[in-house]
Amino acid sequence: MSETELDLEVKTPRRKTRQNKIVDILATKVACKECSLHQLCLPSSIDGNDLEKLDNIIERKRPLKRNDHLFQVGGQFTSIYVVRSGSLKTYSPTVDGQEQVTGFHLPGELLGLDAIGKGMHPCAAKALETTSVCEVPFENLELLAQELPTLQHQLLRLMSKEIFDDQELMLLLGKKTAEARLSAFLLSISLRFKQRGFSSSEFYLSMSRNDIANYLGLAVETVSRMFTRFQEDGIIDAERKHIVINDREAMQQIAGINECCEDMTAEETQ
Amino acid sequence: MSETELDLEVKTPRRKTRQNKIVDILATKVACKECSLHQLCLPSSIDGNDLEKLDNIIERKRPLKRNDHLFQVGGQFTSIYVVRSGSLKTYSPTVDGQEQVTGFHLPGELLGLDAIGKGMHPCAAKALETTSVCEVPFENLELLAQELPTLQHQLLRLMSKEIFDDQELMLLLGKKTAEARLSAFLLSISLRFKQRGFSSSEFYLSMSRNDIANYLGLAVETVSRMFTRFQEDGIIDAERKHIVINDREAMQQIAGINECCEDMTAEETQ
DNA sequence: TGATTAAATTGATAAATATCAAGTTTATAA
DNA sequence: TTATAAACTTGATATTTATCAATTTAATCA
Repeated sequence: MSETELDLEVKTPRRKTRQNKIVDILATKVACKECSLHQLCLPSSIDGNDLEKLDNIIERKRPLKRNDHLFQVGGQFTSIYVVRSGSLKTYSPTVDGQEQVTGFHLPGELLGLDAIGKGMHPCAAKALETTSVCEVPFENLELLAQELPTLQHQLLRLMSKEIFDDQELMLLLGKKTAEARLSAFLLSISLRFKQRGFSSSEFYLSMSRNDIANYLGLAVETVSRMFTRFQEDGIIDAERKHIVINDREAMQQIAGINECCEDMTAEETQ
Repeated sequence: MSETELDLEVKTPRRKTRQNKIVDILATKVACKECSLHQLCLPSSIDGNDLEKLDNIIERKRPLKRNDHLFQVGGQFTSIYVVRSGSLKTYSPTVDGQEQVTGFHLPGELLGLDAIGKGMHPCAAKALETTSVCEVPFENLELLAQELPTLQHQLLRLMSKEIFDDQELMLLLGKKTAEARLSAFLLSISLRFKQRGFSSSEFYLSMSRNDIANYLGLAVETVSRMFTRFQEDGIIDAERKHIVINDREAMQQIAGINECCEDMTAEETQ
């Protein structure tokens, strides 16, 4: 029940009409130029005609249910994916049969870029909630990029951004204390919501505490305790997955984020 | 003294002639097709004529001395760089005026891919020893990629590999214990040497314990103790920067690396 | 709906790692 | 070369975090 609300909250920046149940099905017919996320994945300078060409190669898959896989480890790479709504996690298997969470993917973010090199997916992608994605067959994209310089440029830019983001996260994981990690994580999520036009001070986390802990290299109990501590200190309100950030500066202090870096990432969207 | 030997050891997979002192100066004149690393940065299917075009846009900088910067944080992005010989570290500044090491770069590896998106370098790059690099002006590269499909493809592949590698490192940093991190780190370095035709069981680390500790999110003392422990257990010999890996399986065990993943990365080169 | 399972929290204890403080070795420069 | 500085190592202690165990709360399903 509240999960459904969560979905809606996160799905579209502004929802004018009442499309609650059928929005996902309708979404499968929406073209690139109408996609509210298109400035995140397309060159802004691309013109109508070229946009149509791009639109033609994109397949809109039907929505994934929670825990459905978008792709599995070792699966053949054919396409990259853009999250339209919902969210996913990517993870790799480890020796002891555990999973190691490698990332979370919000609307407008790409998946599969790490698979181009080897032609197969080095990690699996699983939906954290009801999620819809666009599928972009890579061969077609490459061919199209060959004839559209701005598309080639945008592709390289997006891949660069992915590299940049990964390095940001390495900085995050390199941090020593548990509270610095969790704080940096929450600020990162907050920023990504902001870039998508959602509130940066109040949002729902679609991933479990377990996933967060795994991702941050901590024990679940530690993550839980940190949430409690942040609340006691009044810098956040957290009721399960619903998070309100009260004191962003305090969090930045804890995370050890320098304003320079923060400003840079704030202007990430174009 | 031994530093010079280190350089030579690492510099060329097979050195036929005695070029010891002048090798770096000579290197500045070597063309792409003669570069022993070219299969790492160029499409193997590129033909002689095209190779020349690529060769024309590449500038060979004169060698960096130890501690020289290749670029600084916030510096304007114009080119990507390929390490020809030597090595560098990249790092970002943190709030408290410290540096956070984000990566090490060995011969054949690229630098600057994370700067394309924003047009400026999010981290600084500093030579760990005498180091020479090729500079590839990005605008020219993009234009050339526009007319050479295989080059575009290779560029995308390389960027994908960078993303993949970063995620591998995130796995590394996500590991909980100090010994798992250090072991995974050494195995990663070992593998990268192997891919470049050097010994994977014996090599010199060009970075300090401090850099390693910083990179792995550990205290220097802890790293030092882990080196000692690994030696006591006989799985490595370490005399300062000179490392011999005696028991690779034990290290993989400690690092928690699954063979699957290891096999995959082993075939990374091409 | 209630029963069952999963997720999250909290507490107590053990283990790992950071920190502080020397001391040693190696590198650098006068 | 010797003097000085830097890098590395080692030990003792304090802090942090993981682990184990129990409980509470929320989610799922018959």
